[in-house]
Amino acid sequence: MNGAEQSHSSKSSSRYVQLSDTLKKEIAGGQYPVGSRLPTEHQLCKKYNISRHTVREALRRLKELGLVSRRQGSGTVVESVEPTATYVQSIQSLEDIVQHAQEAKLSVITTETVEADQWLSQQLGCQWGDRWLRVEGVRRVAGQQEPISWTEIYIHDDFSGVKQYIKNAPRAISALIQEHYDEPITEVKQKISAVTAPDHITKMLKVLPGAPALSIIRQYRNNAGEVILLSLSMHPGERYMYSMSINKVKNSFTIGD
Amino acid sequence: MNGAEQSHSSKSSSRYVQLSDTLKKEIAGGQYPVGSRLPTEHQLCKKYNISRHTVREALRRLKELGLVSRRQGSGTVVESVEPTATYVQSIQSLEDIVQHAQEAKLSVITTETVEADQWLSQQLGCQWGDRWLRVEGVRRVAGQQEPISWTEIYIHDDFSGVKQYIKNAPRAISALIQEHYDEPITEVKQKISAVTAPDHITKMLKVLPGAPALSIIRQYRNNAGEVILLSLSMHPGERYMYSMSINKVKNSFTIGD
DNA sequence: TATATAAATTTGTATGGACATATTTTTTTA
DNA sequence: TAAAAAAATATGTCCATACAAATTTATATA
Repeated sequence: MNGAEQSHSSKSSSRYVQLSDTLKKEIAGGQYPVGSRLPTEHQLCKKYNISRHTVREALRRLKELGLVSRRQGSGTVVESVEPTATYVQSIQSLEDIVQHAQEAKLSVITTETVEADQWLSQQLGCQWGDRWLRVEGVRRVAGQQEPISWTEIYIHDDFSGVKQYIKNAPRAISALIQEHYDEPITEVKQKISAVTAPDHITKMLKVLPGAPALSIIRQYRNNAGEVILLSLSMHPGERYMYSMSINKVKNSFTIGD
Repeated sequence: MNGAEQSHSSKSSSRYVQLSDTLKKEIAGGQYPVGSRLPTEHQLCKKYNISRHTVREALRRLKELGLVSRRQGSGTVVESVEPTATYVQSIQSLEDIVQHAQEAKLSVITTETVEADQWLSQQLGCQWGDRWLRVEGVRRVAGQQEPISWTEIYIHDDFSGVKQYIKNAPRAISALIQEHYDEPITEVKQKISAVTAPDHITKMLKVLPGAPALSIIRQYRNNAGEVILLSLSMHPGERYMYSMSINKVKNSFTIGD
């Protein structure tokens, strides 16, 4: 890390980059296993004969990469062996996942309370017989006759109070829950597949029997990982397209040498 | 920002947090429009009578929030009025987008150079008649007869050298390009829809005519936003499901007051 | 042996100064 | 006038120091 050591490196970067690279390699090499403590700032200062500011800058980089966590008074703990995600799909709000929800109004067909059967309890990750509010309807964009989706929504009993707000709300129901209850949704799992539109739906979607449909199943989970909302949508193939953009994170750091 | 001003705030936080909050509000309020320059570090030091270190800490926060960018010698430019994404889909590598690519080998059927016609030039965002390498094939997972997709790939002429590596490579072609050329892919756009499998594909996918298929069109773009790779896939409905997970970002910063 | 108290440790915040490096602006030169 | 050189400006890196706040460890007390 001093002048002599620095010389054997073709392009010498700043000291804090050198130190963070060194530590990164040592973490990757197993010298500091996940869960263990990194040397203290003071120790690193002494070992490499650099100022505390420089050490802190290096540790900050590791923290931003998600490799370590730091706590005042406690120390620096290794959290991960390799840097976190390189690509991300950025979403401002859940409305962006349910793309059309902003303009598309839900026309409710039925609202009822059901008990989870085998299939449903598996989808919801709940017990047999648990009670859920089931809402069925179709979504239409303003000024258009044909619906863009047939939708089936299962809402956890704790949040069934949103029932009154659902009808014709030009919103995603997940947004309603977050608004009326203090239950942040932290994860959404999505499964997309192509199916033949089931018979009982073809009429509602105004498509011919045998027409292809896009099936989207979404699980909305809270912090504890519990499913609080499940939505099943069928979109007519010719009237709907799901698009998204995924971006590489501008990583100012060199990942792996 | 000094003692007197600080007193009317119920909970006084650190100075750099106060400054970054102040600047955040000023940016949101239009005082510094997107594209304009923030005051220099020196000016902020004088204005609020704080040290440069503290100012830099505040500006670093704004940078991490994506509100500003900073360039040595130039200054601090406002990039955005509000903080960036709240939800993200994290992806370790592009292989995760093309989920199956790791296990699924591509059996190449044809390889040829084509000139972009109207439809293709629109998809690729290029000129009529531009030359692209077209690769057609099916993907199969090891130890399974039926293919999981029919795939059509258009590769920019500049990278047609990957041709030799494509055959039976158990890799995503986008990974090949990044490996053999120094062209980082920074954005992927994906369009997903349900269609009826075209006749000429049903045989290759070994599905019946009229069967539903999942159509996935992916544009791989470089830093300049140019399409360097386009892939069109058809997945048999009953044999393929696209799933993903989107997570809320644990934002360590207070957004908006 | 628990429990409260004090001390030591460790990271967080903040100041002041110095020089490096990239960029922009001004001045000089051809 | 246009290009090159110099000066001024702005952010980046680095040092030394001080005190604050949270946590852990050691000590004293019931």
